[in-house]
Amino acid sequence: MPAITLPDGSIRQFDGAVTGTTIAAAIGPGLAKAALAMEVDGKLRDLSASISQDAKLRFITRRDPEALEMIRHDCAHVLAEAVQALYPGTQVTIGPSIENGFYYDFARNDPFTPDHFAKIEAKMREIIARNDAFLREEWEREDAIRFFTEKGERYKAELIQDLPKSEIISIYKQGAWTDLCRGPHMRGTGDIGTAFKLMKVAGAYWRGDHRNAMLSRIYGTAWRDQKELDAYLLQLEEAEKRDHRKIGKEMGLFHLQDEAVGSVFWHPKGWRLYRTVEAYMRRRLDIAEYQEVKTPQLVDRKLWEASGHWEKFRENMFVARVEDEDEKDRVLALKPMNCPCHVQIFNQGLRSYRELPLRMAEFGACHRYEPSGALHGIMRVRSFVQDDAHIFCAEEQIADETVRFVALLSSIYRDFGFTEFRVKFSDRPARRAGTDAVWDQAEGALKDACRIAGVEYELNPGEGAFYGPKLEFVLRDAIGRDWQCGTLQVDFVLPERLDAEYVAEDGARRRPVMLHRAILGSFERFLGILIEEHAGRFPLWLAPVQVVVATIVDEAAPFARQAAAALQKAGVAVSLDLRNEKINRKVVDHIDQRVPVLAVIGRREAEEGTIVLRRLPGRDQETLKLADAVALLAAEATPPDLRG
RNA sequence: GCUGUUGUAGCUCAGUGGUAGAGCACUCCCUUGGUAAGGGAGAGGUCGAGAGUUCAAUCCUCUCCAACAGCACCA
Repeated sequence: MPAITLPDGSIRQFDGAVTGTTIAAAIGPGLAKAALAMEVDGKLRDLSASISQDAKLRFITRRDPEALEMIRHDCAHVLAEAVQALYPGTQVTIGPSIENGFYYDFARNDPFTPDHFAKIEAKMREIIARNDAFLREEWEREDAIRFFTEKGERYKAELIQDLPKSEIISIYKQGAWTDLCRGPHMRGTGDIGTAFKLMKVAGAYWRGDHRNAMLSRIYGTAWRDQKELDAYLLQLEEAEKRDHRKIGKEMGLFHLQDEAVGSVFWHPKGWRLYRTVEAYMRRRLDIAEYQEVKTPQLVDRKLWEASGHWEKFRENMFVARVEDEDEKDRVLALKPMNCPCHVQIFNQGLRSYRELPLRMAEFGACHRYEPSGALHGIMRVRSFVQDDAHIFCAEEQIADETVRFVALLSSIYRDFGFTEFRVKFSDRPARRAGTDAVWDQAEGALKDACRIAGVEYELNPGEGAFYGPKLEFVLRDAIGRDWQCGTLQVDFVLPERLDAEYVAEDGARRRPVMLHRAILGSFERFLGILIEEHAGRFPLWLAPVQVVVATIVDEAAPFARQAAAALQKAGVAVSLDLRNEKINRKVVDHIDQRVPVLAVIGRREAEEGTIVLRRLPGRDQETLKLADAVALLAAEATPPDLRG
């Protein structure tokens, strides 16, 4: 006699086991029509599942967030059925819902291409129109394995084989098509609706392991209705317009070319942006009591052997030799990291505990041979500059330094316009240096430090650096990809390997702990993110060209030159537009170039000693005396850390 | 690195088995115009690289390079 408690607190009694379908019908025809699935005591279930005991129940309708996920999951099933109907011999594997959609991985000799989409989508619409019910069955493990093996579905058979013994093997049928699936599903394929679209194909390794076969993955997106789908597609288009590669080209910030794959050619405007960020960082680091250093690019293999890089990191390093016969056995490598060089500076002379924590900073240019498929605009390159620093400290200083670091990073991110970022805690990787005891110590110290600093993080198992666990500070780009920017890593290994030590209060020699840390991560990546965050329309202090002085007639040119010179003297990044073009044209061009302020000078202004300021892309104008305009713009262009 | 797609003028893109086209940008001329593209003329490309098929290849085939999407990688 189950008593069903509904979200409004009302209770309904039933004689014996009931299904969600029955309950919904008992409540009313509207709900019976709208209910797609249900949540029983917090667990999502098929509407057709039966309930035999007292339970709290909530129906899932199309408006609930769970419904969107189910639409996508069900859509993946329909995709799989469609594909197998059209392309016999294709094996199914897995097909989950993901953010904004779903995918399905297929095993097939000839991978799918976008040319297949139209046909597959049409078949999917057929299946949805048929509105077959999703029927759940629970099978014996051996039966299921036999069934899929006989069908030639060896990936499915393998999945079942590897399911934990406690797992119930559930099978879902839609019409004649059968799949292994945990569920739950909506009532039938018709509940999916028609607001879906196949988006792209990609290779994906079976079980995410590059040693396994590559499957053919089809991505799709699915929504409640056409309006939502259209909105999503529009949002994608808008996001593409923010792409830093596109904006970098349009604004003339940088370029990339084949002769220097993975390295950035910074153009004058891009480099000005870079320098603005660098100068800002330098001021922040000075105040935070970092000491800036500069260390060599090319370093002998011997140091990389000692640090462990030669063993753990060699395939990512650029190695250099010279032609000279006497020197031919000498192997140098371009530094992929700055840490070993910083230890060399630390190791000059005898250090005292009084010098700790010693914060050594470097805008260090690093080279790493990244896999070709990993390169991405200026966000993932082979040559980049880190805002790197290593804090040499005693173990008991780790927490305090972490607190200070997180505060510094947060303040800096805020100044750049990033108010939200995520933190991941990456612990010991499979390929690592140092004993388990040392890793226990390092991970424990970092966790304690996070607790004290009040940092909330998500776990990212096995992704730490080879020498220590790390915190990753993650920012998101325009199309929703996550990028690690800041990082804080606790390292007990390198000081040991490179024999760093200091004299403690009691006169004994001790090993310092090294905290590897970066805030921007790399200038290249951070600037890429920054461009996308602002869509190239930077706050004034960051804009590479802050003001353009544009003339209306040639005779205004002398005063325009004078105005530009005054702005330049006041520290404003200004450029002149004296072209033989109408002012309309100049306005359009500078809006395109994302110039924040246009200063217009015509005959009248030249005579009166004024300029007209227009904030692009807006239309409002204000007329000011030149001196006032200069003072105003100079104040506005002041970096946030230098404001009064 | 793997799978798929793409590579034509500085940029964005069209196009064809018979050695290429548009718009914008660029150069020159006219125009001095008051806040979202003034007018005219001109110049510019071994169609990513190499090999093959063909009487003939930018187009078809193969290899390589690069970019893009995803996977894997990511200190």
